[in-house]
Amino acid sequence: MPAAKKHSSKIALGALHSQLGFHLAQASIITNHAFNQCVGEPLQLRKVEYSLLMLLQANQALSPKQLAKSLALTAPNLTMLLDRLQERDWIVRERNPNDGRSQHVRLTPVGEALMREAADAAKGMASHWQKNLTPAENAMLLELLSKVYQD
Amino acid sequence: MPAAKKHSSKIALGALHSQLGFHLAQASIITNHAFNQCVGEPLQLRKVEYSLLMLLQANQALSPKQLAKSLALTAPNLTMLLDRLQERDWIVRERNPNDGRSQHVRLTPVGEALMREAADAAKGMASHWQKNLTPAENAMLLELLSKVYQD
DNA sequence: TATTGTTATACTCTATAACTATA
DNA sequence: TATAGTTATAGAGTATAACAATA
Repeated sequence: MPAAKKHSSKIALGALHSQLGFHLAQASIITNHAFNQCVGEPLQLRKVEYSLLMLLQANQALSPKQLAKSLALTAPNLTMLLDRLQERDWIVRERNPNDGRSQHVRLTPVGEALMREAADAAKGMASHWQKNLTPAENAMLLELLSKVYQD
Repeated sequence: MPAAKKHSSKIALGALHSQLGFHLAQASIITNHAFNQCVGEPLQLRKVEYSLLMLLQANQALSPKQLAKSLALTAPNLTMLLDRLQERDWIVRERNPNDGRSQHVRLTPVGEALMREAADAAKGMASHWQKNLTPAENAMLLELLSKVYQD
């Protein structure tokens, strides 16, 4: 039998223990804190702004429609988000020559430089949780998570 | 070599591919949708309200201080949340006889009945993602996630 | 008529500061 | 003086409806 618990502040999780959404929310507390400390605060970037710019970096150009779907944002909120990024000279919106209704959103050279900085800063995030996870466990976790939302 | 990609709407993730926070956010889109459909909408419960009530169910009584820490809420926001739950007769706030500053928050009988309903409704959530995960993978995922935020 | 993107606006969530009471 | 909880309030995030331009 284990030793008597010493005035522990631990509380029971009950049925939450087997619920994926709860564990995702708890783990997100850690990753959000790591993001804000390593990237968000130093570069004055919100998480969703960082993700959006990373997607542009990886895809050259995307339409607001594609971005809204990938990031689960409504169209009006994405418009405001793009406005702010454009004011900071990180993106440009070009008209799609093949379909005047849609746009190509691209990183500017300044935006590309920012993302190189951000990618470097992001390397520090993993230290916030990798003391608890081996590299193999970390890789497994990423793979299992992507299965949750695949399709 | 794979066949030519057919007008796919897939976009590249770039460096996001290796970032835990991004995958957590994407997976949360699925679990949040499942929660709202199975529990949130039918029972008119927000996710944080559900988690709070589940913690009370598993622990008999907790102080607002403990709840705020467990759910990463600020004290004023928790006060408003408890006010709303109290208005619906799901919780009561009792004065701690050993320390007049703190409280014991408990489920009412009505709240306990609600949580039995909620626990039943919550069983439907897993079908939203378990088509992609075997039971063993699901168990592994929960264990790896809890390692991220342990300590 | 359907689609892309924008504007206007309201609602919710979250955070900070100042306050009360108990210790 | 420190802690638990509350009140008041402002900011940020998110959603819906109505609109403009293009197909």
